[in-house]
Amino acid sequence: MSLPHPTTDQISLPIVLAVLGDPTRLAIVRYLASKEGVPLNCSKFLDLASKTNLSYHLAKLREAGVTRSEAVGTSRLITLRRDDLDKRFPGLLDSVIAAADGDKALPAVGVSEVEVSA
Amino acid sequence: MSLPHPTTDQISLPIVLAVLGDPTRLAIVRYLASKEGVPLNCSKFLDLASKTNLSYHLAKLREAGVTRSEAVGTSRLITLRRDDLDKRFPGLLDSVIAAADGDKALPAVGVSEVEVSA
DNA sequence: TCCTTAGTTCAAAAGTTATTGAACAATTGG
DNA sequence: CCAATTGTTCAATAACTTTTGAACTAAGGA
Repeated sequence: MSLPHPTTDQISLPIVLAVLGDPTRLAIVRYLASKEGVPLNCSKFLDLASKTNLSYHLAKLREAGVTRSEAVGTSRLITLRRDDLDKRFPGLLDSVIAAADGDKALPAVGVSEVEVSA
Repeated sequence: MSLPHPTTDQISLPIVLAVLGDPTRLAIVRYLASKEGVPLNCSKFLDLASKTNLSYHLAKLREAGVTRSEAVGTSRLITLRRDDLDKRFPGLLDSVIAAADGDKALPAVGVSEVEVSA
């Protein structure tokens, strides 16, 4: 349960592109980007895939260097590795997210929102 | 032998990303981008894959809307659909190509160059 | 016409990725 | 301690993707 992440310079372009080429993973990344800075746990993505399947896709994102997963209690807190991606591939993440937002064939990002604020 | 191409607005982001996520296809696109405006025939890519395999990868690129293939005599002239890609996904192609150029793990673009000028 | 060149198609094999359910940890609240 | 919550792992299967060689088509030149 070591949750290995590649270092910044180990991040590979073809792997990142292939990983983002899956609609489920692209949706996860878009959602993370829309909540930037807020670490999310896996349950936020349960409308995108089954629990088991999510585990698989989140591992792919982590192994590709797109996300970071931190174990906190019984949860995994997931964040976008924006700094690392921007350093390694300037502009790439932004143009992918903008492209996704502009692609009418993709479902709108931002799942059902209920913030616990009390 | 109709060589179908998607229209600009049929180009799908996940499909483009998945198609560019293959190292052989990424190399083809980089080479096309380095020769922008010059239509190339398939033989230019024979150092990247076998003839049959190239046919497969070039079809994938065409079907995704990344390239255009025109039949001219016994050749196919291949061009990058830069205008369409830029229109549909602004900045994406440029950041992918820049990212590829900056990825030391990828082979340098630009295969053996001998221009027939006489 | 015959030959070469350029590329495609087909079917098979190999390899990879995605999806599933059942069983398993680990943490936390009662 | 017990139960619930959160997520992982495993093995199986399904579904794709890539690669290959042999056979093919189509155009162009001698």
